[in-house]
Amino acid sequence: MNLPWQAAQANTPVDLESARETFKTYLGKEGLRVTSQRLAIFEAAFNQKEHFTAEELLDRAREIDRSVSRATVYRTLPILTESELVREIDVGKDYKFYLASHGKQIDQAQVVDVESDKIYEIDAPFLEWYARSIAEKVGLEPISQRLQVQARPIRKNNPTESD
Amino acid sequence: MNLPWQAAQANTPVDLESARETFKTYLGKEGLRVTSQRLAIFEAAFNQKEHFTAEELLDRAREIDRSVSRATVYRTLPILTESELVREIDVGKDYKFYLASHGKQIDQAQVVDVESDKIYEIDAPFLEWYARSIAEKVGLEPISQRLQVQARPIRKNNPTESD
DNA sequence: TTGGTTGCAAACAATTTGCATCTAA
DNA sequence: TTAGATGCAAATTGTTTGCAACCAA
Repeated sequence: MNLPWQAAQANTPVDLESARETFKTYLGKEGLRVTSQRLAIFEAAFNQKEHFTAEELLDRAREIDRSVSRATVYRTLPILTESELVREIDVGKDYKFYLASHGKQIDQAQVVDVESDKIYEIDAPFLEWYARSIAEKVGLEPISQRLQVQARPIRKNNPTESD
Repeated sequence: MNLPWQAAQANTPVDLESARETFKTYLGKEGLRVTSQRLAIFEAAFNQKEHFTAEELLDRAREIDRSVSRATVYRTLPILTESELVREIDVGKDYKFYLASHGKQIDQAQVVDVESDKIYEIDAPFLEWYARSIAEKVGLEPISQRLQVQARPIRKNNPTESD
């Protein structure tokens, strides 16, 4: 009976168990070792719903395995992004954000609320197509694209300056 | 017919003379002083057609005024961007690029050729509108938006991996 | 005269790296 | 057994900042 409940999303591995297996398989395929630190970091990343920083990941990973060091977090992050289990997101601040990629999305934009600093991952229809049409103007073909919008809550009265 | 001499472009100040005046006026309006260093930095930026980094700007500014320091370049850059005489462009590298803004453009995307590292400023029709339509999905209104495309030369044969 | 500016060097902050020590396979 | 992985601390890198000397207004 324990059916649908959290399986609502149609995408990729949703439960930790199978996701961890995916990660282990990836490590093996790349000739990398399965260490307790890598697993802790993976798990910490996977359990995070929102965007997170390397520092936050370090804290969370340490709650799982006290021996995890900052260096290992920074060395593991590229592995996670290359395995596509985690996406790296650069919104122009001086540190990067990461996001567990529960299912892959390309036509997606980041909307950053400058008042709360919250980052929204929003569906951007035809973004890939749009980017291609632009790159073609200079004889290039897209490898990746990103659309980022700095925004603020809509104000009925004074839509411009105010603070 | 010999109309507006060099006013071929429909946009903003094209010649150094008037652009410098614009800058001086801006400084005055903001209660900032007109110093030789600021003028040198402005001129170095204005004469650069391509994107440039802070370090490159320092070199060029020093060719005009030997006394210009790195600190002053970094302190002047925000003034130039706030005056909208220069645009700041962050393509995700660990340093920023700048570009003299000969006329303001909003519907423009950056296409980065990953093989040459060259940055192209390309017309992106309806970009602002597109960004707005996305931000509205979360009840936000755009302050600014940027679309960046990492791209490579189109290869007839092997459009994917190769090196 | 005087408060904004500057150059210099030290400070920062996120990320990377050298190295001796571990440990997965 | 042993090449890959780790923790620690030092190093890097682009940018910022404190401060005494300077200088535009």
